[in-house]
Amino acid sequence: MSNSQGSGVQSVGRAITILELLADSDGELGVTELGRRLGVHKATASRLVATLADHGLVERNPVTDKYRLGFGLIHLAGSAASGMGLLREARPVLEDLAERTLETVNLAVLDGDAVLNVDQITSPRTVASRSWVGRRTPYHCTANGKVLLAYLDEGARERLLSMPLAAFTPNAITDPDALRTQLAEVRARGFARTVEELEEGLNAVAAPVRRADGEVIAAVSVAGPAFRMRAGDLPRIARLALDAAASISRRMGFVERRHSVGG
Amino acid sequence: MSNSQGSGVQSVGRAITILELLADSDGELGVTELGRRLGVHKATASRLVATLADHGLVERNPVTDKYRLGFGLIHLAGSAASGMGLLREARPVLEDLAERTLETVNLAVLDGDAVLNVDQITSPRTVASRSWVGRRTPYHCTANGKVLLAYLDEGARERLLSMPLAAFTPNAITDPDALRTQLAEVRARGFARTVEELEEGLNAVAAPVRRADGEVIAAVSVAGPAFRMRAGDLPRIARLALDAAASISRRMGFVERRHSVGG
DNA sequence: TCTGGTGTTGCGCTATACGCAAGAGGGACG
DNA sequence: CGTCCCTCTTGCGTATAGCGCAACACCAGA
Repeated sequence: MSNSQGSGVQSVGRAITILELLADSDGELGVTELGRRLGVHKATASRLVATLADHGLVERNPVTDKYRLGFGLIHLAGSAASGMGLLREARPVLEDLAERTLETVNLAVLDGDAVLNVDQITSPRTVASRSWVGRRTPYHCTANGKVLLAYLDEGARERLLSMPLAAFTPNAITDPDALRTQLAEVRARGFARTVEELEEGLNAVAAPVRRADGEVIAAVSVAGPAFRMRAGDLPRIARLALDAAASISRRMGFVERRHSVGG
Repeated sequence: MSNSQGSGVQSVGRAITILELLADSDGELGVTELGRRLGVHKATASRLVATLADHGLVERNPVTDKYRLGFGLIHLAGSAASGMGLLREARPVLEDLAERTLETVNLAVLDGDAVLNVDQITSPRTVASRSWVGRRTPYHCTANGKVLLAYLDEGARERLLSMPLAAFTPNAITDPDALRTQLAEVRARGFARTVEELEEGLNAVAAPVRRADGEVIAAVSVAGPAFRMRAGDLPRIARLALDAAASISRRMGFVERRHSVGG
């Protein structure tokens, strides 16, 4: 399999690469800069962004004449979310979970090599919360990531485990074997936990969401400050996350077998 | 219909049209159908969606082999939101407003001929709430729409007013002159209200958000059921919305004058 | 098996989008 | 006020890249 665009239309690939470049470098980029990073002439970049701007996917800053992502993407993403069964079914359950736990709730899927947060409910108790929706987080130091990794098929899991594991905090797990052990525990217990592995003072638990055929397609996490979510509290909160995840799974058409997770 | 894509790359325009088609027809579309609607051969459509799928902007349903919008769009939209100063600055203020009012709060901008909701905070008191983010709503029967319309420049406003005004409820305003009167009141009062104009039993108030140069770029609304938001309650709630909108405006660099509305 | 749908590929042709270079603004600076 | 250097845009000729065609592979139903 070819690494990049195997079959397809090159100019479309370049246009999407422009969108990704604008997304990654949180800011504005000029035509010249875009052409340089794409490896194409400035003129080509200019025509590409003109097309993107015509459709509202990018907007130009009138004062700097540089380009940034536009509102059209928000429209498309909104349609994507409402068209996606998962988000539509999950939303009310996530809100209920946030109200029960009074903590921030996230829904995530595995997208490529990272965990993609696709929806979030912030608890009223949270003071200042940035939205994590649309952000990618590493899979090995988030509760959602551990869940998604734990239920991934062997080949894909080992491929991800073979990549270097970055340490964001002293508690982060950087040894693949230690992570394998944890993932086995996740499968045995049915939920995952992180204790100050992504950010210091931040704990979380997560539970798997299954599709009709039983495959795990998403994870629901509850995250909060360590002083409110002590080690002793995690099982109780995990119970609520498991219930919520099971509820979403049921809405997605999954029927629980007899030997269910916490029965 | 030939869209006016003056300068640009045709295949990119076609690819984006595919995304819009998938967004509008909330569901899944096959390659043949896409080719038919685009006016191109099935093979061309196949190659276009293959490229889009390579980058995660669309996904294929494994069972039906049809295409739908993918998670990649959510990632891009998330970056767009965080890269956009407006959303980043507004988020904490909206959360505070939701907590004070205990109702659902929306942030909207004018995008083309409709009102585009770009962020939403649902109150814990709301039972089952769908997310309106990314959805377009008509400008004449939403509080946000009235605010955005009221502060629009004359030419653009009259252009929008010349279009037919649909009635979703008996209370909806369908007469352009009646709407002009209301818009003048909005400018005089500083906030807009809707009383069961979009949905029966749904009331809302909205206030304008200004950019550094004073231009209105967005609107903040508080919406709730009519039995909790009676006519007598609206001024009090509007006061909170005005404070929130002013707070966002200040974060956007706007400095309040004495009472200078016009510029 | 046959038929009527899908979606995916080789292949030749021509339209299409590329790179080049010139043109048009816009600041910074002497 | 002119010069320089930066930016982005736009004609133009070329050949590359993407299009339509048609053949192929696949699936469902009769």
